[in-house]
Amino acid sequence: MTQIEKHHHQHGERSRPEIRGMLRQSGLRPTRQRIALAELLYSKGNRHISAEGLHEEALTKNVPVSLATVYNTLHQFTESGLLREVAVDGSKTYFDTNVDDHHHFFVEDDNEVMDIPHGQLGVGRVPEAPAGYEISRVDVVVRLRRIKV
Amino acid sequence: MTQIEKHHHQHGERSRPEIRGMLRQSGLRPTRQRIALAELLYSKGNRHISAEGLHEEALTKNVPVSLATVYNTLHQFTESGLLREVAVDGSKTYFDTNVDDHHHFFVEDDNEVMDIPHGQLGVGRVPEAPAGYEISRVDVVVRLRRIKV
DNA sequence: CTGTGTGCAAACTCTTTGCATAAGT
DNA sequence: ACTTATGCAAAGAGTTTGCACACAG
Repeated sequence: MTQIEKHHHQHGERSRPEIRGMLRQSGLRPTRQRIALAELLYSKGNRHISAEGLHEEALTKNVPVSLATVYNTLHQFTESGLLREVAVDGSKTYFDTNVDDHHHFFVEDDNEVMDIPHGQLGVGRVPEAPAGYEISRVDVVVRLRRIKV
Repeated sequence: MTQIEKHHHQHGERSRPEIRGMLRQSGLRPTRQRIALAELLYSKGNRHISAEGLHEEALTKNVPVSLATVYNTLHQFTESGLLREVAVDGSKTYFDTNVDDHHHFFVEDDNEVMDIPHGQLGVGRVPEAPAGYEISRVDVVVRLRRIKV
């Protein structure tokens, strides 16, 4: 059994063996493609990326994966809690490498997602869920517009 | 004057002449289709509807409009401030007949959008916009899950 | 009449799927 | 070997576009 360096700083660089362990712990076979994609995802701090974006990036860096595999992988990672899906505007789905409780800025002009620094936003009072429902999550999106000069 | 009156008995809050005026004020020619769609939209209190939903509803009520026209109309209404686009999850776009400041519940199980009763939610502290940006809107989505029995 | 709106079908974008092949353990 | 993952291309959902015809002013 590989001993996993239990020292992952929340974000930032993760070594290849760390990634293999992360995948194993999530019940995902550490295949070439998954490892490569995980490296792209987790080697740059927090990222908010779409499937197409990640696919392009992979091809650019000579990691030949198919778009279908990118989609599969992103969804598997999401199910395993390694990623979180971010619902902002636009038709694209974004995946966030930061799975902690936090909220987002969304730049309307160029469909970009950014984290809101922790502590800068307080969701005041959360309403009661209607009967028969429970709250699964509260998402806040602060939409931004570029100031025209 | 056109005389193609279908049977419409909407228990509406806005009468047909009101709707015509509303469209005119927004710079939209009150055509048959726009009037009919506006009647569907505004005669039942607040609604959260997708283009496909509205199209189906129109056909059901013998208002023959094409899907393309429904999309055009929804977007024109949105630009004119008559509707508001709601960004929740899912791939569909929802349009909200309530353009006041308010937030939403989103039922994950069946992709349904509901208003959060006014006053039940307080957005605590809103973060500062990053330099060069201004806040255009803050959207809060409280995601709900049906409680399994 | 003049210009805008509409309908239709085809195009487009993003995402999912089916199935044969490749790779992990 | 046995099983799961991948790649490809095709299909699917939602949305948009281009152009001829219809309608409002």
